[in-house]
Amino acid sequence: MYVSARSDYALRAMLAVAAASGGDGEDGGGGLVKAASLAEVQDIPLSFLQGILLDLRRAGLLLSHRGADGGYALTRPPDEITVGDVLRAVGGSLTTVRGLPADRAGYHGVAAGLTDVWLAVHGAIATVVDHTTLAALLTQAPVTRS
Amino acid sequence: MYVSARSDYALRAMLAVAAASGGDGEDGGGGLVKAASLAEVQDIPLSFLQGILLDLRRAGLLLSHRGADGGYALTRPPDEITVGDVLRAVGGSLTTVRGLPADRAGYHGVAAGLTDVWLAVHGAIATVVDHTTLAALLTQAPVTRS
DNA sequence: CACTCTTCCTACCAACTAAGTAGGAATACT
DNA sequence: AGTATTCCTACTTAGTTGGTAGGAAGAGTG
Repeated sequence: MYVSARSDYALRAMLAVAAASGGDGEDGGGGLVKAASLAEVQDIPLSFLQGILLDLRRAGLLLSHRGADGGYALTRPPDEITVGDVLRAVGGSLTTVRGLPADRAGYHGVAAGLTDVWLAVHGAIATVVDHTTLAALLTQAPVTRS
Repeated sequence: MYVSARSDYALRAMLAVAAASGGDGEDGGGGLVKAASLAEVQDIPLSFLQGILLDLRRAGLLLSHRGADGGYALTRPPDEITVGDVLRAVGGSLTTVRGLPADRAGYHGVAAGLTDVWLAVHGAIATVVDHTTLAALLTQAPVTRS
C-alpha cells in the first residue's frame, strides 16, 4: 500500500480539525478552524492543503464558511468518521492493479487466481481502515480490529 | 494498495514457470522455461520481462541457465513460494508512507496515532500475501486466511 | 574454433503522476 | 468600501513507471 502525501495530509488535517473544534473551541470562531492554522500546526504547505480541504468538503466530510471568521468543521462527530472515509475522499479506490480497480484486471490462463488475491487484500485493508475512527485515533487507543 | 505492472508481471511469470515445469515438462529442456515463451503466453513485453526475471533470480526465487536450451526454473516447490515473496522481490516494501517505510513517518501532535494505523494495514496485507502460495493459486483454491 | 542461442546488464526514452506554487475570483462580515 | 477567507484554475518541477535498444557474457554444437 502506498500512502500519498495527499492522503497523509488529509488525515492529519481531519484529526487537527476534530481536535480543535471538539477540544477547546470558544476562541472566537464558533468551532471553525482556519486552513492557515491547520497548515501551521501540522506543517503542511498552505496552498496544497487548500485543494485537499476542498476534496474533503466535496466528499461531505467537512463544511466550510468563507469570509472573516470563516474556516472548516466536521460534518459528523469524530467517532462516525473513519480513516477509510478520508482515504476514499482524496484518493479514490483503496486498491488498484496497474491503475485499474482490482476486480477488472483481465487475467487469463494460469494467472486467473490473482484476482482473488487482490480482492482479499482489498478486504483486509478495508477492514482496518473502516473500523478505525478519528475519535479512536485522538484518544490514542490501539487500532481496532473486527 | 497499488500493484504496479512490474509486480503483476512478476507474479504472472512465476505462475507460468511453475505451471510449465511442474505440469508437462519433458519437451526437451529439462524443466527450464525460456523468457520468450513466458512473454508470449502471458503477453508481457520481452525485454521488460527480462529485467523482472533478473530480479527474481537475484532474490533467490528463480534459477537460470544460459545458452541454447537455457531458461528459468523455480528454486523451491510452488507450495513454498508465497505471493509476498514475489512482491518483495520486485517491489521492496509492501507499505510506504510518502516513500518511507510505514514505521518512520515522523508524526507529531494530534497525528501520532496514524503510525499504528499504517502498521495494522501492513500486517493485514502481509497476512494475506504471505499465506497464499503459488501452488494454491494454480489449483484455483480460494485465498487462504490465517 | 566458429556459430548460435539465451541470459545478463546498462543506458536511454516517453508519458504520466505527485507535489507544490501562483494568482485571482467569489463570498462573508464589519 | 474594505478585509479576510474560502474557492478554483492553471502552471511548474521533479520523480517514477513502463518500455526499448544494443550489446556483452556464458553455454552448448559441429
